[in-house]
Amino acid sequence: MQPDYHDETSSCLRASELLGRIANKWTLLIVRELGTGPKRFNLLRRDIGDISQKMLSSTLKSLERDGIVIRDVTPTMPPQVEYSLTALGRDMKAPVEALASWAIQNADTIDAARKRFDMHNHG
Amino acid sequence: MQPDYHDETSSCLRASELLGRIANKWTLLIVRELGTGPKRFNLLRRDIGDISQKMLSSTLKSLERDGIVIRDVTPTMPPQVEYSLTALGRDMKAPVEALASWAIQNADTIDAARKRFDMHNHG
DNA sequence: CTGAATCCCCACGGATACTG
DNA sequence: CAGTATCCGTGGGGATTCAG
Repeated sequence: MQPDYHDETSSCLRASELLGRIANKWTLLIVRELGTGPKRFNLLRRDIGDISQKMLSSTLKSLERDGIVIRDVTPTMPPQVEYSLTALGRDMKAPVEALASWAIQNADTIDAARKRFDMHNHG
Repeated sequence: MQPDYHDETSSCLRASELLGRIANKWTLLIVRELGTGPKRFNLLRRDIGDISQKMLSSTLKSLERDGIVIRDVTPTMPPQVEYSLTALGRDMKAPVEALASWAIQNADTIDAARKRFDMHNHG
């Protein structure tokens, strides 16, 4: 049924396509937050920090579509919606965390490199 | 010397900021390509596949600024420019590869999840 | 509380053409 | 070969408002 994604050429193309959707700031931050357990919308929003509600809801919808996140609605008043990782999402957690912690650990180094580069180019 | 990025609050903010620059399609694909060894501009372009020369050169410049990539010019005619990873870049290779191979390995699963999701919503 | 809808701006990113 | 410059459209993403 599906086109065969398993020859090397098209798998590379698909890798590039998938990375386009997966490898973005909000996706990684959300997966990272949900990696510590289920969270509700506004808590997620607060914990991520500087994400707008639009981006949070649209990114969550994409992640739900991709089978990475589960949306669990408790129809109370007011309604409660809890987001959590699927098995696929939990599987994604490790690589995401690896990249995130690399970024954190090397923040200073990168910052210094930037300053050096800008000094050369500016001054 | 440097401001202390090590308290939790600001390290999270910096993580988000850095991920915004690092976690994008082109950065990951380039680091991945260069992970196999130095490459010249057009070879890099061909191997990545669908990247425009504008995006390739601008992303390479950002990576050079961040101290992740080194640009090595051999002033011949025609000129040869070789790009390679710095120590920092090589250090980044593992997490990048982890995320990329996760994406490739789960391409089919994600695709199936999408189709299911779209069927529910469409039909 | 959890969003969807709307408006709007601008940066990402493609196409093309031109330099050294 | 290895870019830079320019034009230009699309969509990312913020602010605000409305709904369930």
